[in-house]
Amino acid sequence: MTAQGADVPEGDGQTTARTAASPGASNGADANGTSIAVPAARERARSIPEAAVARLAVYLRALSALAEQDITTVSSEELATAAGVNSAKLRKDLSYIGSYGTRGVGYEVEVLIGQIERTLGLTRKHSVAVVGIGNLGHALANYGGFPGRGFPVSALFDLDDDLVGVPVGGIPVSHIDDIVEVCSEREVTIGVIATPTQGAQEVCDRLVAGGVMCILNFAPIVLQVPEHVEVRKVDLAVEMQILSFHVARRQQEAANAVDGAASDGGPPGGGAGLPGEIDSANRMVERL
Amino acid sequence: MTAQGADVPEGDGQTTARTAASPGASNGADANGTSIAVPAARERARSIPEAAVARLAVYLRALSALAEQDITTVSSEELATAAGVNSAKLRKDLSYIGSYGTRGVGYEVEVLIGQIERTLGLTRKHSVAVVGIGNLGHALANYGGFPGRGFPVSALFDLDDDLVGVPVGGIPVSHIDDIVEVCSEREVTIGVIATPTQGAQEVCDRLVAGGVMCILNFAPIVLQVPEHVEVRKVDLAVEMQILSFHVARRQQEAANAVDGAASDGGPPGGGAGLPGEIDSANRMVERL
DNA sequence: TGATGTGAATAGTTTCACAGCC
DNA sequence: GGCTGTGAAACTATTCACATCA
Repeated sequence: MTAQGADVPEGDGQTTARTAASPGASNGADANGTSIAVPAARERARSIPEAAVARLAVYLRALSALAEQDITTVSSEELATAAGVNSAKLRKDLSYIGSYGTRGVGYEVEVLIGQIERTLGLTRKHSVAVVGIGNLGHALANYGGFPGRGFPVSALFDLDDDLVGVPVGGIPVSHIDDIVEVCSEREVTIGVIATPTQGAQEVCDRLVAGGVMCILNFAPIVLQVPEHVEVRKVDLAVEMQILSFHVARRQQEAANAVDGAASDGGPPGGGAGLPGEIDSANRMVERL
Repeated sequence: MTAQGADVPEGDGQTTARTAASPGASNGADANGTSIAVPAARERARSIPEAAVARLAVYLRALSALAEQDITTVSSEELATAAGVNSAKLRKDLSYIGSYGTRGVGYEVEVLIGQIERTLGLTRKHSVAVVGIGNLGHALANYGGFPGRGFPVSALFDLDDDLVGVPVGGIPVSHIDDIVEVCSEREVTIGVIATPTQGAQEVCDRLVAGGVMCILNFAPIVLQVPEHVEVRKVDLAVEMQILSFHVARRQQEAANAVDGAASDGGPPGGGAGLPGEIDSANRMVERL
C-alpha cells in the first residue's frame, strides 16, 4: 500500500495526508442566516475514518450489483459478505454516514447507494486527465470513462508528437506542454499520472498549476505537492513485494513445522517444492 | 483502498487476511538437529506490522536510488524524506527487521538494501503470470519483467484465440484453459488478474489450482480463495472515489468558511499568497 | 555531539456484545 | 425473532522523547 503525503502525517497503508477536522463539537447546528443558500443537505460528513471511506467505495459497488439484480433490500450480513468484510465493521462504517437501515429488516439498496454517493462526493462530476499514454495510459483511457458514475476522462496528454492529436478512447491526445491550459479550461479535478518516473514530478507540478486537486500516481516516486492537493499512489512493485513477503513468511512458517506436533493448523494444501535461494547484485531498472 | 480477504479478519486499508503467528515466545532459538540445512539466516522475521511491510518496500526503492548515486550512508531523516514518511516511523519500521544502523552516523545503504530484500523474500525469484492481455495486461507484461528484482513474468494468458501464441513482451500468450498446467510447470507463485470482472473468479480458481500462492487482482470483485492464498486488490474505481471524497470534504470545509472567525486554525501552513477567499460556489483554481 | 533504537503515550481501527426498534 | 446502531473493550499503528552508544 504505502502512504504518500506531502510531508509528515499519514494514515493507513495508503492514504492521503492530514486528518484535519476539529474533534470537539460537530459542526452541525450553526443556525445562522447564510444557511439559506446551502440546502442543509451535506452537513457533518467529517470525521469518517480513512479506512471506512475506502470501504464505502467497495460497499457501493456491491450495492450497485444488487441493484442491477433488482434486489431492493439487504442485511448487513449479506452486504458484508459481498464486500468481503464482517458485518460489524460494515454496520460501523455505515453508521458514520447516518442511520439509513431498518432494524429487523436491513437496508434499502437504493437509499444506501444514494447516501454513499453523497458522502463520497459522487454527485458532482469529476473530470479526469490521464498523462502518459503508454500501455498503462491506454488502459486507463479506455477504462470506459471510468467505471460507474462520474469520472469522465476529459483530457489525455503525452510527450510524443506522433501521439498528439490521435484520439484514444474517443479523446484526442494533447501535448504535455498544454497541461495547465487544457486542465483549467476543462476543469479537470483529478489527474492520473502514468508516465515514467523521470517526468512524473514535472507533470505533477503542471497538473497542480492547472487546478487539479487530486492526483492518482502510478509512477514509483514520492510526489511533492502543495498542501491542498491530495495524492494517492498505486505502486505495482510495492504490491508485488508485499505479496512476496507473505509467501516468504508462509514458507518460513511451513519450515518451522520441523518443530511442531503433527497438525498445527498450518497450510495443508499448497505444498509443492520450494526452490533454493538466489542471491546476487540487484539492480533497479524502472520502467513503465 | 479496500481490504480483500477470504472471509472475516482484516488489517489496514488494503491488506491480506489473517494475522497468524503465535504471539508468545519468538521462534528463534530452537536448537535442534535439523537446523543444519537452514543457514540460520532468516529466522524470526515475524510480527512485522502489515503497514510496516508496505513501507519497507518503499524504503527499498529509495535506497536503490541512493545506491545508484553511489551514496553509501543515509540518516533516518534523509531516508524518511525520500520515502515520504517521518523519521520516527522509519526508525521504528527498520527496528522490526533488526538493528543495522550506527548511532551518530546512520545506515549503510547496501546493508539496509540487503536486509530489506531478505525480509521481503526478494532473494527468491517469484515467477509471475499475467492473465488477461488487454490494455492493462499489455502494460503489465511490458512492465520490464517487473520493476527491479526478482519478478520475472513467465506466463501470459488470454481467452482470445487471436492472441494465443502471439508474443507479448517476449512471452507467447497461452490459452486460459492451460493455466493450471502452465503455472505448475513454470512454478508460478504470483498471479496477476487483469481480466474483466466476469472471468475473474474462474481465472482465480485455476491459478490456485496451478499452485499460485499470491494473487494481485485488478478486477473489481472480491475473490474467494482458500486460506493459504494471499490476495491483494488494486481497484481504480475505489481509488478515484476516495479522491473524490477528499475533494468533497475540502470543498465543504471551504464552504464552512461562512462561519469562521478570521483564523480558525485552519491550514495556516502553505504560507505564500495562497488563494484568499472563495466565493459562494467556491472554485479552487490555483494559478501560476 | 549526533543519530539510532525503543519504551511509553497517544491515536486510530476493529471487534464485541447488547440495547433498541421493527 | 431478527437486525440495526453504537458504546466500550481490544487491538494495531504512530508519535514522542530520551537513554544509549559510536
